[in-house]
Amino acid sequence: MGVVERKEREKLEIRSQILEAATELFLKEGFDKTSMRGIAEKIEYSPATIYLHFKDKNEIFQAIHDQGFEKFFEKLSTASVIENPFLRLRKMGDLYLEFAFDNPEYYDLMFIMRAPMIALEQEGCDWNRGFLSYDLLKNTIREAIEKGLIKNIDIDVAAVMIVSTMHGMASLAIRERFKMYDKELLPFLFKDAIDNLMKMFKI
Amino acid sequence: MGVVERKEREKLEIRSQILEAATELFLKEGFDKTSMRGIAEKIEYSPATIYLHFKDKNEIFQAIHDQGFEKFFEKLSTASVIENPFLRLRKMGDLYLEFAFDNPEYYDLMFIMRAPMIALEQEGCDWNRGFLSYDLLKNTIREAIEKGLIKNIDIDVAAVMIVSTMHGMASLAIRERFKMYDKELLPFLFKDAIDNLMKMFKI
DNA sequence: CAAATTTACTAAACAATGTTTATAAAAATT
DNA sequence: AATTTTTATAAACATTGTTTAGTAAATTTG
Repeated sequence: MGVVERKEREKLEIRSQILEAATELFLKEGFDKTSMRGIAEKIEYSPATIYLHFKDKNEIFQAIHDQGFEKFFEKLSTASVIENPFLRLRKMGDLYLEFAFDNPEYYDLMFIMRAPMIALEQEGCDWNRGFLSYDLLKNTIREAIEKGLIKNIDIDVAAVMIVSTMHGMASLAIRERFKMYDKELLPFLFKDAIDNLMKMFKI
Repeated sequence: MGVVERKEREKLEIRSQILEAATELFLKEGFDKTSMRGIAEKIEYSPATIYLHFKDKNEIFQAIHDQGFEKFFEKLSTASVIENPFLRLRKMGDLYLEFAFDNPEYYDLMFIMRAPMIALEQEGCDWNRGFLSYDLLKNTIREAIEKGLIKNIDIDVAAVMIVSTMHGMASLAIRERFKMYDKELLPFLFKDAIDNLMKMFKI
């Protein structure tokens, strides 16, 4: 009798309900303002029920963290249609900032916040998409070097430079540390910064 | 009679006691784990007393935020002894990361956390040291360009590139997003990244 | 100096949080 | 039909930041 299978299905159903509610609240209100009670109310269960499916609040947001990386990886992957690895690299820069500013809460969770990382310390965590995205970058750099399109520098150093620049711009903007510039000016500055960085890598 | 003067002095004394206790707890435990009750206990006053001197928790940490920028500006300023603006710029890069990794909690408060910014939105906030540090960077870039040491690119774009790279490295490391590299390897990668960036700016 | 007033301080309460526990209801198995 | 297992929750706990109402002390006034 498929009773255990059905129960498993039901359990998974509630789990995804929790995740859905948590994601919706989180994207609207942010991490801190998303409470366990709020999530519980949204799915019409008691708060205690959530703890039957997730160890704690951080574990829920670790799951959302993973979802974010899936979206992120998908977005970066759209650049793969571009044959020229140099132009592809340039496009990935745009896509990166696009993701960051279109999904600032996701970006926050994925690259800035400390909270979900605590859960991520434990075993069984899914760093897959994160590593995959980083590999995407490194492989593109490698290809560009091999084809003689950019200078022959250490791939990891180049990757660190690019990722740091991108994250620096995104996170400083999201966390409002670019007060010295008008908000409307920032996108243009960022575009020029990426252009310049790319030009500097060019042979 | 100097009674109002004395009272003012006493008020300022308590204020700095609060700040001192808050700073100590904060640097040891971080923002979230530093509670108003904890601060109150340390200075042997009731929690309510703190609210006679600060509007809320964020306002306390805005003050610490300012202290941090003072330390930061002081540190960056030590590079001023270097005549050559290119070498000075290079030194400032090292000093930046040194500050970040020697004072990760300060760095967090100053450049990553959202909390103290809320208080900083209001009028009367001291963005001075922050802007001063940024000016220090921009002036050094300007000088290097004028002396023909680095390429003639827009100063703001160059500043954004440099600051973003530095903050990217610092914040990704502090918030543990460089899991793909050994912790011992990171400093070397960062050094190479700064070297490369500087080389790229060079004429 | 005594009375009135202002200031300084705090105990207690409030509202909200994440999380745990003891218990009841429901479902499945025997 | 009785027993066991699963599922869900109400209520409690321990914290948090913050507010309020009331008291004690210091200062000013008459």
